Amino acid sequence: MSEFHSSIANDCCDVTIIHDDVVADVRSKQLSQEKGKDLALLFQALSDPTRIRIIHTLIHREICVCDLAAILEMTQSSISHQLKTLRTLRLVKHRKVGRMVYYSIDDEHILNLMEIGLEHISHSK
Amino acid sequence: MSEFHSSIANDCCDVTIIHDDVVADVRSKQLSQEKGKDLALLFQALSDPTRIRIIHTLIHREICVCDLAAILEMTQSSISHQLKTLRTLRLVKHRKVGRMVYYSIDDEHILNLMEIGLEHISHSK
DNA sequence: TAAATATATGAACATATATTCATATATTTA
DNA sequence: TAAATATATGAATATATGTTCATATATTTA
Repeated sequence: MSEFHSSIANDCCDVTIIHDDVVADVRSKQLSQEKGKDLALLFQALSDPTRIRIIHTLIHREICVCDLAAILEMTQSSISHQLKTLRTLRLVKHRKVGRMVYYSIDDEHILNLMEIGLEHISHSK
Repeated sequence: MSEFHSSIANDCCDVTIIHDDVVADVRSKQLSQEKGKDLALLFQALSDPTRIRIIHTLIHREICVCDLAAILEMTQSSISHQLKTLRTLRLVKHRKVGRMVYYSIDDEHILNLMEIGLEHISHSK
């Protein structure tokens, strides 16, 4: 890694590059903008306490909307809105039985994310 | 699991409980409000494309602020603000060398989260 | 068929947040 | 010591988002 300041100005903004070799190397391994957005969207789905509690609750079993609202002590409307977000991002799936709708976790990755996240917050309090 | 509608009104809101046994059971295993908030905060740190790209870049090696800005083609100010967010939530750590500051991933959990997240988005496109 | 009921959803509002701009701070170099 | 420079940060602004309220939709039951 070069220790010299190369002072090469970037052509798109006012940034000064300190280590050209590092910048060139890392740039070639860059995450595409699209994947960055998709990944951010996934984590964004988990970035709200209500949605986290919904998902954590669904880990135990599939649950209908109105039981979820009771468990979380929130309005049915609010839960429905959040479920729509989670559904859109494929974190939960639903099964309709009569006029009731049962929700459950869509994907084992979500379970892993929750587990690791819980580990992280208990280790870094 | 009872199939009968018990119509027990919750005392705090307008919610109707459909399956009391399910509600009672799951309620006892509930994530605390505090842990829900902490977990949401962790994922919130990963919920922005810029922060995702910063973290993904830092996976390769420690990098100084100004190289990061060049790599991501964003202003130094914007990168600094986002690094502060990531620092506050203990996702990255920093090391000062002269007037430069090198950032790196703070915790292996973050690597795991990124890996699993990337798996998820490639499987659920 | 009418009433009841489980869920979904649009609009509105309040709050949160990402970037920009200007500038402060800290360190090095001339 | 003065100038240059790497980073940090407060304020402002535009945009995104969570909840509420009202209401629509779909299904069951009387």
